[in-house]
Amino acid sequence: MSTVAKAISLLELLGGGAPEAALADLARAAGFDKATTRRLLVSLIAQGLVEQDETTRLYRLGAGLTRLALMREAQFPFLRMAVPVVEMLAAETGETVHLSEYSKRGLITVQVIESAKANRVSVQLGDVLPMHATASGIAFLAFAEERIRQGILAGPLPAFTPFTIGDAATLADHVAAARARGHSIGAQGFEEGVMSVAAPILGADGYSIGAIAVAAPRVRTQKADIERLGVIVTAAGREIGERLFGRLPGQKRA
Amino acid sequence: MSTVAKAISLLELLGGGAPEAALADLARAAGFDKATTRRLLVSLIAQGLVEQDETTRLYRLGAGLTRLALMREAQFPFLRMAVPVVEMLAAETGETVHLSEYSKRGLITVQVIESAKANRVSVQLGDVLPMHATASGIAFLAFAEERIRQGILAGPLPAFTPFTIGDAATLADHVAAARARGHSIGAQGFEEGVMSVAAPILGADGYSIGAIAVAAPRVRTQKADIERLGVIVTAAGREIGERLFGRLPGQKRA
DNA sequence: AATGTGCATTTCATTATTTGCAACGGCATT
DNA sequence: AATGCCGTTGCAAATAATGAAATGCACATT
Repeated sequence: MSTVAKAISLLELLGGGAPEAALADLARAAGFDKATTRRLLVSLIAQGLVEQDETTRLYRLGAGLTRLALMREAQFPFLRMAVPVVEMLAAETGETVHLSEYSKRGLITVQVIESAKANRVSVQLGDVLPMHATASGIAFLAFAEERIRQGILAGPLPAFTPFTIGDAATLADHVAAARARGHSIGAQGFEEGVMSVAAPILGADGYSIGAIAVAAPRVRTQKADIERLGVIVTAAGREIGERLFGRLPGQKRA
Repeated sequence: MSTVAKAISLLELLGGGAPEAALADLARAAGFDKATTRRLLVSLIAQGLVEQDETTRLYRLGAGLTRLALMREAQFPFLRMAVPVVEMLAAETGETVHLSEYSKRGLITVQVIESAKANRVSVQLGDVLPMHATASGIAFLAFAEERIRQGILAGPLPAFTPFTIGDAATLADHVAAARARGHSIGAQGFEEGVMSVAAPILGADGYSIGAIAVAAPRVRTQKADIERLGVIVTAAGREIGERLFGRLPGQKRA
């Protein structure tokens, strides 16, 4: 395990649990020696990615992370382009809408607008969605680079509910169906009682870079609703791609 | 130089220049060997902090950074609490307003609302503001922990304009005046022709954690304007602190 | 006040990772 | 065909990371 991997796993731990963590707890959770853990944290602090409370000695994520994320957004304005579309979709459907972006680890939820209804689906910002168990993931895979799709089909497919797709063949079928349809339909694969409809967001090269999804409680989703949502979600996904890269296919990021 | 410091310096380089960079350019800019640079990048890619274009082989910042920043925001909702106040202040003043957060390297600009006027001040999101040369920095220092203030006074004070405060004694005077007033007044210390008024945002322990500032072209700022702005900026800064930590002093982050 | 416990921090010899050189193969230009 | 540039890989040398143990600190208990 490389040193940078260790350092970043500490960031993940700091981000995952309580807002602040003690050295001993971090070391235990990460499986590193206390001394090692501390030296990694010191390095991260010097770079502004971690902060330490002067008095309690507790560690927390630092503002340097916000800075890096803002610099990225300045270079590739995914949120700036997508947010208005997500808002429109949320207003049009009245259900929870979430937006995600591809990362090595899965689809990262980068924006959520929750339905105003009492019975609604809740997704956490920053959550990583598994490719095989969510509508977003399947919509993504349907238009993803071959290499990525194969990687998921070949890898493990852990079950999150009794409805999670567990074998590669079925998953491949769902992906193919989503590709034909232009959007995917997720039925309780990640969370019970939740139906989702998702569409890919395509990059300049025509391959997926993310997904947009509408999620609603199962009780509120009739077949006709699903079909109606499918159409407008697909349009929303395409709209985001066009805002990001222009209407001309094959064009590169500015 | 620790390995993590090297890796993070690559992230800074990727964020600083063009949206995408080639290996050779990165290695040259960072001063690392080509092989070293590549291995660091591979580690960062495995963690999702960097992405590589499959065909062009160019590197760019990855979505994992957004994820970490979102997790931080979930733990410490600085933007969520501050943005409405910034918006109100922008509406009330009609000038550019920007919000910054303390980091080891300086004050990080985390939100900006630009004035609608044609002649307006422009600040970049993610920019790092020098403590000694900006109204925000001096407002921050006025209520910062003693150790941080001393560090700045002892350190170098590079000049950005002919108006930048260059010696520690003058800087200390300005900081003391800001402390007495509750807000700072910046006169072209960072950019010529720009006047700013800034107030600190105080943490649970009463020390600064950031700053909020109004920036306007010098031609539009009479003495009376400055005084008026000072009052409302100070109130905005206090409002943000209260939203974050509640009105009770000495209370810790949830 | 003294003792004990749990924590963060520092030290240092050992270990293992990181490093940089150099060589290779691909690709485009000359 | 030759040249130059780039990304990638192998390998011995150099350096940074490691973990056990010691130290110091603060707080709680006796």
